[in-house]
Amino acid sequence: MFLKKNEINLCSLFKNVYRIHLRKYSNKEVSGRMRVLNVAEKNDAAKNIAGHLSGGNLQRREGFSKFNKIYEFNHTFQGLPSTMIMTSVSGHLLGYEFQGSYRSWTSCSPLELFHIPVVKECPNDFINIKKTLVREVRSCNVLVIWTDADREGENIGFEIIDVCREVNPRIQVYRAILSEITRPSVQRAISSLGPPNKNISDAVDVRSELDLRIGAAFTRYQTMRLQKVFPEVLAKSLISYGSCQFPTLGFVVERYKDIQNFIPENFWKIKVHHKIENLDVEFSWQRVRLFDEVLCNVLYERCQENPSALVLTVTKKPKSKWRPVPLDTIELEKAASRKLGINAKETMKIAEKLYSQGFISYPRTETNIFPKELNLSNLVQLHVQDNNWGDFAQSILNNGPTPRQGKKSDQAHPPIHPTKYTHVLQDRERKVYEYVVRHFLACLSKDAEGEETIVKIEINGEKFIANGLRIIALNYLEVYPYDKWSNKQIHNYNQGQSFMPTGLEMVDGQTSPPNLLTEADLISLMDKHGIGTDATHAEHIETIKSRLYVGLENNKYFVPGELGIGLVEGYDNMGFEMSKPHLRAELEADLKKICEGTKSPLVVLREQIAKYKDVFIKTTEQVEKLDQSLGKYLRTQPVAFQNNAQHESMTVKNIRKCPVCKQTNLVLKKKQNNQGFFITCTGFPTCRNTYWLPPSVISAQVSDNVCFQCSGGIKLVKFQFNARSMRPHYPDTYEGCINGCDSTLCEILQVNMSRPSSSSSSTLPSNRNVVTTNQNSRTRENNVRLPTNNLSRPGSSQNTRPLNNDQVCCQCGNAAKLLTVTRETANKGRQFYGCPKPISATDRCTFFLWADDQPMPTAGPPNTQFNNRNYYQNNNGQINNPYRARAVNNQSNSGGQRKCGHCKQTGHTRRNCPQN
DNA sequence: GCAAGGTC
Repeated sequence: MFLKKNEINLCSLFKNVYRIHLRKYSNKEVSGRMRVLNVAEKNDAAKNIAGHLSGGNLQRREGFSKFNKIYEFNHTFQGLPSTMIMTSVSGHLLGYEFQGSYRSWTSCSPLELFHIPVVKECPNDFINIKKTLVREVRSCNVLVIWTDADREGENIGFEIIDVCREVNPRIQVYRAILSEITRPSVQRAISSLGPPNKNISDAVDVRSELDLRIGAAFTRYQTMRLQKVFPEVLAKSLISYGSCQFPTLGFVVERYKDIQNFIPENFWKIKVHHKIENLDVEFSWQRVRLFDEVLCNVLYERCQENPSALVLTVTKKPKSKWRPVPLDTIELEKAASRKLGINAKETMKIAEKLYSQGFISYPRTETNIFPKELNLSNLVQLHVQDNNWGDFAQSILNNGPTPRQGKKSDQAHPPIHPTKYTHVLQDRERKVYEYVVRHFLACLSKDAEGEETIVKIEINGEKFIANGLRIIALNYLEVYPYDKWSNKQIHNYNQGQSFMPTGLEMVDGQTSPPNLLTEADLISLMDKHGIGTDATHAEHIETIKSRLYVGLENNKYFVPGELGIGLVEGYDNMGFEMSKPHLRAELEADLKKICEGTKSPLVVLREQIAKYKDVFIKTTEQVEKLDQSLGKYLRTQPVAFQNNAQHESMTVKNIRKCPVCKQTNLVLKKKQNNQGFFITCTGFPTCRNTYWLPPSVISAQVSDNVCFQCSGGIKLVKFQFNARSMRPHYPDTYEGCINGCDSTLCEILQVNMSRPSSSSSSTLPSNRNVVTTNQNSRTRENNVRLPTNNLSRPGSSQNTRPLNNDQVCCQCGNAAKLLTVTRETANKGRQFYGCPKPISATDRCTFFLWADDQPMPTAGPPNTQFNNRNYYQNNNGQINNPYRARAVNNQSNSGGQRKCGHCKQTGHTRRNCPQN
C-alpha cells in the first residue's frame, strides 16, 4: 500500500480516516506506521545511509549474515511517520548457473550449453543475506533500493526486488539514486525516489548469461579436447575461455608478436655539443633523424664546412608539472605496479584490507573528482601529526586545499583517499597506505613550477634545439617522490650571438621494437578497450597467469606462454578473432542499446548466442588448426583424435530425447555404487524422468547403431545380463532398442517410454518423473521452454491413462477437480485443482494446484505468451515470470509429504494454503 | 573443473 503525496496531506488532516484507510489496504502495518525496508549494495553503505537519514539516532541489530547488519530508525517517509529498516546485500545476490546434472562436464555436449536452461540462484555464501531480506520484508509496505548508481547496481536492485516480491508480492518498490553517500545526497535521494530501471538490469542479465554460456561451452570443449590431444603436457590443465581473459591474453600475444616481427631500420642523425667548463649542452637536430645515410652525410659535411653556430632565438617561459588528479582504482593499480613494485592483484587485496580497517576509502572507484560535500580540510588535518608529511599537510591547511579535478565519475564512490591516520602499518600495507596519503596531499596541493629555456641555433642552414629547466617551486613534488622532475642546466645564450660548438658529430642508430607490456600497460589497454571493469582488471590478469597463458619476464614484462600463444594463433588461423577486443566492444554497444530501450534484450541474447554458436561449430569443424598451432609451440606431436563432431564424442552418448520434458536427452548411467544401471534425463533435477534397470543387467553400453524401426535416430543399447537370469532362450548379450519397438526387451527391463517412466525395481525410487522448478531460483531458457506440462500430469508410474494437453490431472492419475476457496481469506473465490476423491478416502492424493497457476500451452516461443494470464506486468513495467510463482506447487515431487505450516495438510505450503 | 560481475 502506498499513498500519493497529496493524498497523504489530505489524510493528515483526518488522521482517523487515514488510519482506517491504511488498515484497509495494508495488513502489514497494524500500528498505523509505515514500515520501509531499505537495501543497499553493501553493509558500509547501509550503515552510512542509515546514519545520515537518522541523524545518528538509530538501533543496530543482527541479521542472519554477520557481515550485513540491520539499522532501524524512525523517519518521515513520503510525509508519513515511518519505521525504516536498513540492511544490505554484498554485491550480487543471485547468479546464473546451469541446472543440476548439467554442471557435470560430461552431462551433455558443450554445444548444448548455448541453449539448455540456466537458473539465477542464490549461492550458498549469500543464503543468509537472502534469509534476512525474506524475514524483514514480510512486515514491510515499501521497499527502497539503495544499490550503487551503476549498471550492476541496478541489476543487484532487481535481484533484491525478486527475492522480496517472492514473499511479499504487493510490496511497493522505489529506487534511490545516490551520487555519493553524504547527508545532502541522501536527503535528496529519498525525496526524489523513482522506479527502478528494468532496461539497465536486463542488459546485465544478458551480459551474465552470455558470459556463462559462451565461457562454459568453449572452456569445456577446449579443455576436454586438448587434454586428450596433448596428454603429456595438458592432461591436468584447465584451458579456459572468457570474454575478458582472452582479449587480455590477446594484448600480451600481440605485443610479443610485434616485437618478434619487428624489423629494425638504420638511421643517422647529427648532434651538436657545447661544453663550457663542466656543463655540456647537447643540441638535437630539428630533423630528428634520417633513414638515408648519404643524405645525412651531405648535410653533416655542410655543417662541417662552416660549423659556427648562430643563436636564432632564446625563449624563456613558465613550465608546470601538474599535480596528480584524485586517485581512482586503475591509477592506484598502475602506480603501485610501476612505482611500488606491487602487482595489481596484490595492491587491491591490500587496499581492501586497508578499507575494511577504516584507513582508506572504498578502493574500487572510477571517480577522480572530489564531491563538493567531502570536507577535505578535515581529512588533511588528520595527517598534520605525521613526521614525514605532517608539515606538508599543515601547509595545505594554511593555504586551503586546492584539489585538481579529473573528468570521471561513477556516481557511486569518491576518489580513493585516507580516512584515518595511522603510522603503525608495516611492509606492503604501509607502502600502499603511504601512497594513498601522499597522492591525496599531492592532488590538494599546487603544481610544481619552473622556467623553461628553449634555445634554437643554426649551423650553415641546419637547425638544432636545446632545452633547459630551472625549478622554481617543487610544491606537490615535496610530498610526492613518485614523480621525477629535475633541473636541466643550460648556458646563458643571447639571440644573435655566435659560438663555436665543442662537438659536431654524425651518429648512427637503429630503430628498436616496443617494450613488452608491463602490468600497468596491460591495465591501460584493458581500460582503453573496455575489457573488464576497474574492479576486475587485476583478476583477469591473474587468471591468465594462473592458467599459464602468460608469464613474467624479469618480474616485470608480460610474455605469452606456449599455451597462450598457441591458443591465440590457433583461433586466428581459423579466422576467429577470439582474442581481439572488438567482440566485447560489440556486445557493449548492444548492452548500451538495451539500457536505452532501443534494442530488446531477447534479440541481443539471440543474436549473440547465434554468433558464438556458429563460431563454436566452425571451431569444432577445423579444430586441427588449434592442435597444430599448440603442437608447434608445445613442441609436442598432437595425439590423433577423431574430428567427427568432437564436442559430442567426448561426452556421454544420448539414447533419445526425453519423452517427458522433450528438451534434454536420456542417457545411460551407472549407479553411484557402480552396481547396476539407470537411464535418466540430463535435465535432472528439473526433469526427474528416470528408468531403473533391473539388477540382472550387469553391463550396458549405448551403441553407435540406431534403431531402424523407430524414427528420430534412437540409439540401441548393448546389454549383458546375468547368465541364465533371463527367460529361456534369451541371449545373455543383446543389443536392442528400448524405445518400445522391442516389446520383449522392454518387458524384461520394465521400461516403457510411452509412459513418463516406470518403476522396474521395487528397491529403488520410482516416482522421479516430476519436473520441478527450484524454489530458490529463476529459470531462463534460450529458445526452449521450461518443461512445465508435468504439473498437469504429476503422473506417478501408475498413470497410464492418455491425457490431453489441457487436462489437469491429480497424482492418482484422475482428472483433477476444480474447487473454489470459500473461506473468508485473502484467497476467497480463487479456484484451485485437487484430487476428485472424497476427503475421507484413504487413497486420496495430496495434489494441489491454483487454477490461475496452470502451465501455459506448450506451443510457441516463450516471449509470444504475454497474453497468458500467468505473465503479468507489474508496476514498474517489468514482465514477471510465472514459473517462480508456481514453484511452490512442486511438492508433488519426491512424495510431496511436507505439511502446510497453516492447516497442517500436505500438498501445499503456508503461502498457498486454501485456508488463508 | 567452466565466465564475469558484484562484494567481505
